[in-house]
Amino acid sequence: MDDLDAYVQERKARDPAFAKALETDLSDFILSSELVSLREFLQMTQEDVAKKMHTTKSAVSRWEKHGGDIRLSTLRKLAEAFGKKLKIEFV
Amino acid sequence: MDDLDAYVQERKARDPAFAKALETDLSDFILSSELVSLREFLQMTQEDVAKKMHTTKSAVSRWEKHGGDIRLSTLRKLAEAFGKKLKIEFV
DNA sequence: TGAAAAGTTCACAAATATGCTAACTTTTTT
DNA sequence: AAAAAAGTTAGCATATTTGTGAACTTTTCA
Repeated sequence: MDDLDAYVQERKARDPAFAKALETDLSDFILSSELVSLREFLQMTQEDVAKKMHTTKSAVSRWEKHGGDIRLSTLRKLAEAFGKKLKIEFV
Repeated sequence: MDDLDAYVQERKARDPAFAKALETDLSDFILSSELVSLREFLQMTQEDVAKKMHTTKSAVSRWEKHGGDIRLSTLRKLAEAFGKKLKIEFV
């Protein structure tokens, strides 16, 4: 087992979302983690985001952790809470 | 009334989606019309798209005409049916 | 012009996201 | 170490999207 295998093995044990992502589509995982890093970069708490979206921190946590599916309108509200615009492309 | 006003006036009468878009957010409208032009550019029928997505042409028509809200997973399936990848950015 | 293909609309059932609250765990701060 | 803040999870109610088939309208084409 080489280094990469070892890393994957270790991270799968540590990070359930990562483990799941390996089995399915990566995109949800990527989106979720992007939400987290953008929020942290902006130094906002989940509650900060929630208030701007007129919802609760539970919901924000859910989008960040359990990604899954999400509506475009929700994604737009998230973007707005971050002071950004949502850009969508078929590429 | 100048030329632009005249055009808007005329198109509002002709195109309900356009009329509605003027009152609200443009993004849904833009997405819908993009779906149409991309599909037509690829010379696909709604049924072609539907089959690739394992759904019906009714659904495709609905996304194209009544835009409204749509799930990310649906958007991904649409992209895939077009042979494209969905790209999402906060910009 | 008439038939076939393509697109639209409707109505209903089913699946699923979201809103919300409360309890809980983890992290940060004092 | 204790308190406060931040984040997570679960469960339920509600709202909304999606699947689907049928009837209908519009467009295309022979």
